[in-house]
Amino acid sequence: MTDLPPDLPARSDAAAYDPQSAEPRWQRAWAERGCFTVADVPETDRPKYYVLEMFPYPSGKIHMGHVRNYTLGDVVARYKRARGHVVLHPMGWDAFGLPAENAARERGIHPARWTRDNIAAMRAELQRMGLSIDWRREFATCDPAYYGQQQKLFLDMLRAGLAERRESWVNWDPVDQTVLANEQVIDGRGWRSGAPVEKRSLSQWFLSITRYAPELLAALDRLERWPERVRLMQAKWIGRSEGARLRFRLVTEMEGIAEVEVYTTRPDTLFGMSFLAIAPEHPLAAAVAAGDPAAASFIAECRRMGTSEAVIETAEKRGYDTGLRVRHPFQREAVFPVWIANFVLMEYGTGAIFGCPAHDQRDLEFARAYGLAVRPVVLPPGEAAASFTVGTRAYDGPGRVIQSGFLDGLDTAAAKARAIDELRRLGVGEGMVNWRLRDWGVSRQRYWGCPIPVIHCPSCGVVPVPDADLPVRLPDDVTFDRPGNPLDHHPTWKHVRCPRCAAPAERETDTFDTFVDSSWYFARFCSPHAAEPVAAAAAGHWLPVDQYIGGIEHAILHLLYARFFTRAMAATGHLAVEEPFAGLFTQGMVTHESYRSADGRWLYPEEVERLADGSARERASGGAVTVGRVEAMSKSRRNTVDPGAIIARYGADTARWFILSDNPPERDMEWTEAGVAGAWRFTQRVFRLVDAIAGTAASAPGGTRPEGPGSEASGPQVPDAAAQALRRLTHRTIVAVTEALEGFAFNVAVARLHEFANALADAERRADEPGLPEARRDGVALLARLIAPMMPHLAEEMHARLGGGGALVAELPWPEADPALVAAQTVTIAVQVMGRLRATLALPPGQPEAEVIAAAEQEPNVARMLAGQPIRRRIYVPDRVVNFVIGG
RNA sequence: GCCCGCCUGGCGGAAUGGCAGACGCAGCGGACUUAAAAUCCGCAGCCCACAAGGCGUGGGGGUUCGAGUCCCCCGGCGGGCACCA
Repeated sequence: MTDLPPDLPARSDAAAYDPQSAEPRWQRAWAERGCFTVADVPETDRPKYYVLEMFPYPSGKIHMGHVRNYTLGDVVARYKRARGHVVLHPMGWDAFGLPAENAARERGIHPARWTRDNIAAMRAELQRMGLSIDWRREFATCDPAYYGQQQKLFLDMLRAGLAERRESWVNWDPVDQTVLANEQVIDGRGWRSGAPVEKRSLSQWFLSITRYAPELLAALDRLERWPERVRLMQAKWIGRSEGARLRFRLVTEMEGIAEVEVYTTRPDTLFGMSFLAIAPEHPLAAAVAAGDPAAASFIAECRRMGTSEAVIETAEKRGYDTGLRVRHPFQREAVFPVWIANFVLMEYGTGAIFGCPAHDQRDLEFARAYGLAVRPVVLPPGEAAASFTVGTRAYDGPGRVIQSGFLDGLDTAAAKARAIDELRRLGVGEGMVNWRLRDWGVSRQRYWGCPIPVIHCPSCGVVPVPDADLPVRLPDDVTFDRPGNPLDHHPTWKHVRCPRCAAPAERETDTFDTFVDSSWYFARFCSPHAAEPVAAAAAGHWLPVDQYIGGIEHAILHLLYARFFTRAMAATGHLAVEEPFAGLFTQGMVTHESYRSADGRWLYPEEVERLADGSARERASGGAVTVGRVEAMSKSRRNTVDPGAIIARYGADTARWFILSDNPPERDMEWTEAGVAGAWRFTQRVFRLVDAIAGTAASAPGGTRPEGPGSEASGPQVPDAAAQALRRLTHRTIVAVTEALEGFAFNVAVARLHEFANALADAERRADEPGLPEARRDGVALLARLIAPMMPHLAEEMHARLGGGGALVAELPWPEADPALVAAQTVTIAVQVMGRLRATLALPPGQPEAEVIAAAEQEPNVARMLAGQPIRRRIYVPDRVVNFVIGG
């Protein structure tokens, strides 16, 4: 019997609150009253507030991460609304992407159908959560109405010179016939096909994000409501560095190449050079390879190495001596070998470096491997030139320059400047700022994405699709029975006439990276049905987003792309703001214990039963279960909890409450059965507070006042002391919850509301004290309103039962605290001797210092400690602490 | 390797430089019940039989009348980035 899973407590108590009937009822009430709908341009002088959570990919089911994300956003939205803001809180779908194509390939479902079904299912789940969303604004990025406007944006960017087509190296999967992102290449093989990945040069579309690199970096300082670490990650990603660009002249030309350009941040170490190294993809390497099979095979080997982290990490430094020599810019007579090296990146700087082994660790390892010279030219502070040597560790810190001709004696900073001056004087180089950030390649060889709206004409070249022909729609009749891009295989779709010369031409068959779709959706939400990408008046009113909430995993790419897009849209006249997100909050993950059966199968939490002794066993078989680590919920470990099942069992409010109460929202939270159960108990407990009042009011209208003795509490005897104390707590709770919500300290707000509910329940048992029933009734009414951002349905139910007066809580302003009631009536002053607590004093606030100190000295414990000791100092912090410093 | 963050009872956590551990979870005791569930009341950092006291916020040092909080060093855990020239 006791082995049965615990049933819903509600079933055993007829009077209990039933969220399954109440929650949908209030959701309908909000919808009917249009509580959460706002105009594109509201006619009001109330301040605007735009709350946005990162929109979901429609995978088919919401997960706990969504529940957390949207609960956090909804608390903010409901709170801000109550504080008098007109709140924009929309929802949409990041609906393009590979999983839909995979479903098509594996199960024969059309991507559009699969996506639409998933959206319908997830919309229902989100609506069941009771989110205060303006659903009239909903759209999916796979709507032609959305992606058509995106095509318009792209064409404007193309015209503005912000988009261009160029060759670039990509990871090519020869079996799937598609480009792979770096993270899709595992040990040099395609993640799906397992085929060895090749580096190929393809013609791709790029957006010129690098043009905004300085601005994207500088503006980070002004994003004060962004987490510091996100700004830091972006700054590092953008990667500004200062150095010099210089050209090394080849002793003998090679296929018309006479010099090699190098970027360095250490021009001060130029005299420590011992070789020059170029990337395997460098044009000079190709020129060498043309006449040198050994070089060609070395380059091919590097290419096979792939770009995956594991390979790079374990790869030793390897190189190939081309036999070519370059001259040193400062020492005409000195020549150095040119190597092709596997650790030089074509994508960074100029694809070539000068090697200074004494002061760069990689160069040192390379030099040791191939017996190249190691010449120290920077002397660390405190070292003597005669004795300083470099062993296995390069010295890359600052110091004094030695063995460097005209740079001798300068410190490294001065030497950098001096070296750059000299390079410029000689006409072989100059100072240069370099950026790590690369332009954004947006071409994907996929079907389920936004078509890139251009036409390739044999005679006119790249021709934009005319505005009148937008949107370029995806064809529905595609097949997924062979590898490669279905758009490319389609019998007719790509064959069109050139808009310029009417000759037969071909559509671009690549589609956009889905990061493009999510780079401007926040702007589209302001005017989701506009005939242009964004309506100026609406965007002008709502943007920037005041509070954006999402996962840290988007700290770099999505947020940086959106920041870039905002600027590019401003440059093309679509937007007038600089930054899309004024405030950013990054939530932690939802985690859960993981379970394994004796034979090593992963088990879902609902298949496992925890026993009182802390062990666990399988429900079905009774078999032993190993409880594993608490980690991020993932399908592969089966440590997931289905929000739909939780809501069906406990209701949305309980799920919301638990998710908010567990810990601060920026940290990872652990989902536990005991935790939700506790939240469920609280939900019921709060409801019973109302129930008790309804009963009291009916049986004793106006409240009887028996003449019983007042509180036996010490202090001045006030007849209604208990009622007054409850009223003071009520108003202090308003202040505390308000502060907690403002600071995203939702777990603290929950704690304060727990305390308040405890006090109200306590008051229930003392109904005969004067004024207490009234104070309790007022308190419960306020509890409903304070709880509303977190548990909106329960709040409405309570409010209505207390005689809500026709208004919904969702329509009420946030409660105001009465300052007179908030002010403390007594304060507890800590009395310390030598900084250690010896007593406390309960006094009215604001007592004169002398009296407080005198009272403190009277305390027996204090008096004993002070006896026979000279008092050196008496520290007094008003209403807080007294500290006696004693002894000689 | 570099950068960032974190470390407080059995657990999640709270605490403008001023009573450490609020609140919750788990636990223990009691009431109610034939019994259980639910509910309600109470206990609860460690040492000490009680009191008094002592020890306690990863470890060590420092600043201060007073440090979980500020500074320095060390350790552990987590995250991000990475042949970036």
